Amino acid sequence: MIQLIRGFRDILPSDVPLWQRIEQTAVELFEAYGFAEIRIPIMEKTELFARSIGETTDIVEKEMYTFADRQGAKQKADELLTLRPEATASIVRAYIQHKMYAGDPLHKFYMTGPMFRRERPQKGRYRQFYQIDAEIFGTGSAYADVLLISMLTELLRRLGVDDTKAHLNSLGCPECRPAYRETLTAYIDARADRLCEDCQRRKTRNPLRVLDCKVTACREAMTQAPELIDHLCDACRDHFAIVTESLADLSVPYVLDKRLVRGLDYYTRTTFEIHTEVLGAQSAVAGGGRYDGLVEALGGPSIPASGFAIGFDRLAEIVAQKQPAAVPAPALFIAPIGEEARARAFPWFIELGQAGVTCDIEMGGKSLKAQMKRANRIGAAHVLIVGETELVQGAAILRDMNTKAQQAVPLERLVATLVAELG
RNA sequence: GUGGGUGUAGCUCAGUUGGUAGAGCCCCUGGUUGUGGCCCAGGUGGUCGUGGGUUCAAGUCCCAUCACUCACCCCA
Repeated sequence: MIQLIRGFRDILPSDVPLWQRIEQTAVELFEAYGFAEIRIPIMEKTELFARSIGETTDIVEKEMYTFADRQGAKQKADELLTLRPEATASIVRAYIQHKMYAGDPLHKFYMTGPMFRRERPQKGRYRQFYQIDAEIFGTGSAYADVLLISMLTELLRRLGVDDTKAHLNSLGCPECRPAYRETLTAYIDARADRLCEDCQRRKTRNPLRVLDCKVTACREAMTQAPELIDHLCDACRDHFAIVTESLADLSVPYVLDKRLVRGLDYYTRTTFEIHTEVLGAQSAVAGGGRYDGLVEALGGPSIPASGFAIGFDRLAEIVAQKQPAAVPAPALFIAPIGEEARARAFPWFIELGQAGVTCDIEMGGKSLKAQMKRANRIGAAHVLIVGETELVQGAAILRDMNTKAQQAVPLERLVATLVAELG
């Protein structure tokens, strides 16, 4: 028996109503704020991800599904393709490629779909996982960041999730980060011998990540480390102040998390993650931030942008714990008895469906008792019983499964009657 | 990539010192010559993850492998 790929999964019909509800809730909310859906390809040239996410990040170094477009042929760099590990790079690429910055550069996008990262599977972590993404291009305003965080909070609230926490930090900008980086590197070098193996590597390539290390020895060594947030330039400090003040005005709960450093290199200034208790180690249900340099870095004009990604799988798990999704039940089950009745009833079933009545019918030749059992099991509100007697008398029996009340429905205009009654 | 735990019926799980498989739920049939949920009776369903090994005999012991799972790591 062929099994599905490790870290991949089927989302079965019993889970789909939940996924649909989450997606509909998100779409409704995002569109209210002027976000428009964009659909991007599932693969891009590897170079796009390498350049945007960062050559030295874990995602690019060891987690991407990359392959040669043509086997055996002489390989050029641009023939290496990668299954998208995140959405932002593609959206930026599309924004630049279609010159969407011309005219009004302000655009708000959202998208949803699968992403691929080859990590060891775990609770809330899959190799094919789904994200809901939102991005704002064309404004450097701190209020754009606030809008994103507020949307996330509201989305969670609408889905009945209220015990999450927004973690907030600022990563500075090209004006202030280099100086801080030097300060930090000096601090780290002074106690490098106490750091773990990974941090030994990180300290030169990406020293900010040392702050984020979970190893106890590293945490202890870094307790007195200089904080980026204390070394911001004036512009970054003002930006961050507006973010925090505005969130407070809106009563959006947040905590400052000075150690919040994200794993993608393109972030600047505001970064945030939404955390939850119920997912074990994979506590981040959403994350994002500002990436003012990315559009330009990928060959576009200098245009600021900000965005977030929600872990759909994780969100679905949280929401499912709060309120299990209701299984949709049909309004009507048609129970014909005998060949002739079935032949007569089948067109009713087709027409009722066309008229929008959710219904089902027994297509085999089961006993009425078996049919009633099935109607009950699938939660049908009504059952239409039709056998020889009913055909002779010219009226079928409509049974209300809750009250057990039965009424005769004349075969003439039967479909119209049922549509009026149940539709 | 590293470590721990777990793999027996569709699902949740028993299986005692090795003696060639069981329960509950689900499903099907009947108890009601054409009426569901409760109850009663009967029934379908498993090469015990896979491959080797030890043994007269392996679900049970040994090795390997795969999968799931949790954690590290990373992130959504």
